[in-house]
Amino acid sequence: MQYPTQIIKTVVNNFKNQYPEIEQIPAGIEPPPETETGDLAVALPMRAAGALQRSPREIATELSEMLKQRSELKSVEVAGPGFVNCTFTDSFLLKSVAKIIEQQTVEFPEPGSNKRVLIEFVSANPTGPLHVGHGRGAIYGDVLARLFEVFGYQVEREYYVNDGGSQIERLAESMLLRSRQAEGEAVELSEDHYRGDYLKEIVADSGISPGDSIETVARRGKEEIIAWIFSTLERFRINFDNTVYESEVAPPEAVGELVKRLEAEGLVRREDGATYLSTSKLGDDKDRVLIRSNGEPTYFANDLVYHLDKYNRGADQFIDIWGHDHHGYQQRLRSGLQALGCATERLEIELYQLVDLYRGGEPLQMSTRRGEFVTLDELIDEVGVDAVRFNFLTKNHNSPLDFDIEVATSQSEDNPVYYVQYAHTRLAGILRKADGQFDDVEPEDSLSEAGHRLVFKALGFVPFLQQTLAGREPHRITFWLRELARHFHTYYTAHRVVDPSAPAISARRLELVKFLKIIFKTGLDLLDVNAPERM
RNA sequence: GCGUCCGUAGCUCAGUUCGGAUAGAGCAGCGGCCUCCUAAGCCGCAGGCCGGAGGUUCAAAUCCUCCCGGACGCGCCA
Repeated sequence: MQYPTQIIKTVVNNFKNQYPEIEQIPAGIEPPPETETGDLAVALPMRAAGALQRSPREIATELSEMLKQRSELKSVEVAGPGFVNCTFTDSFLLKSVAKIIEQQTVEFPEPGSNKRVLIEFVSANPTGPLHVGHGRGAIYGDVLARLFEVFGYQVEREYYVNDGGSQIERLAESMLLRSRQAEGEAVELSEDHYRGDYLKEIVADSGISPGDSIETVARRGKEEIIAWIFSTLERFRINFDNTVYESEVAPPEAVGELVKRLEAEGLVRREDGATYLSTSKLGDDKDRVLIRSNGEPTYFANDLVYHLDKYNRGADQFIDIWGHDHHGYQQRLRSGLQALGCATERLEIELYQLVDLYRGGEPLQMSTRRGEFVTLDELIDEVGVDAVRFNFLTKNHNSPLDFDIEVATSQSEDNPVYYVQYAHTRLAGILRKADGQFDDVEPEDSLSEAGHRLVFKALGFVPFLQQTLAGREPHRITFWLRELARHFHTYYTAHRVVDPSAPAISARRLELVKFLKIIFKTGLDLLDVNAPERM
């Protein structure tokens, strides 16, 4: 199936092929301003004027002659300084609509053709519950994964559990102190401990007593918290294909082998009893410690082993999704992987900015260590899964997100997610009302101007999603759905669909309704937000 | 100091990849619209030196340089 944008693009490319000097210039296919009547505008003539040494309008006229050959186009006009405005015929749009209704689904091209993509995200440390910031990264990763999937990629979602290192020791110490407190002993947790109340419950529930060994307590604590994290994620409709434990993938002997391998490359040096990788030779600011002077491997060393494991398992593309506070770590990891001979161009690191939480305008400081945070569970309790998923994608992932809990809950009635869901509900309501009574009526074969605009907008969904995937910007989906919902709500107010006195028009409009319902459902599915039949 | 990101309407933000026509939404404000498929909706009004200054060009919120303001990072933490 050919979407409208693709048809214009094909012609413009044919045009460009006649003139090698403009082959590299982007076509500039975009929506015209609303005051213009066209579906799409082409800005190429103005961009090409310099290279072709001709006036933009002259080029535009030549291009418009080529576009006029296409039977799908009703009108092609040169406008303004050298735009070409194109409008599609109703019959072409309606043919696409009929096809989608017949298939009951939107057709996606499959540029992925089963290429394998491994997306690692969330990967929160098992020292406390997920907080709101983790939720943002979780949604970003999950919807990005869904986008890859619809375009034919084979996606694996992976969670890396950092269940080693000093943080786990500190977790166990914190739990032991809590268990002593529970028995009435007057001991205090220090700055370095995890001081959230949740540890009291975990200690009580898992029967930890002061006499237990640190290893036992660490194991019990990790298990409890990991289970908790995954149950929260499941509530949030996020499931992983792989869970990789640092303790399993990066045992001491694996780190030893890693060091040997890097030593053979001549990239290892020792200083003050520590083992360094010479990452500064590979673009990093300075060399990085692999093995500390106390013999313990660093997080970095383990992480290299883990990434090496990923490469060994194989994928065409690896995507790591990190909080922006880790941005300074990127170069270190890339340099390390380069030292190991990994194809670093296959690794993509996407950073998301953290969430600043407010309650009634007052900022809330978040720290797992101090135990001050709003958990993702609490947020879901207050706001609901659909609203949280949707709202976390109402801002570009590399801008910080201000989230005011009071506003989010108090405004729950005019939350953007309901605006979109309501559009779907209205569509469902119309179909209930019609109840098949126009099924045998031949629909009118033309569209009103408003209907034309609405259909054209909706047919742009798949090409739009392709751009969204290419830019790794799933948040655009929520904006696009709001726009389509706005177009539809306007249309709905002005056009009565079910009208027994005008059966041909009703039949035509019902086709539009069926079509739009599929588009909304597809979009909401992509976000894994409910598409309700009634609200 | 160096690095990454952000700065657009009173507030929260799209738009910056890939430069296009008069810069868009939502919320808050003001005024209208339900004998009719759900008013969780629609229509209208008002609201802008796109942080600032230069530069590139037919054209800059978008590209380049510098500056100002904010967040984060720069460990033998993870």
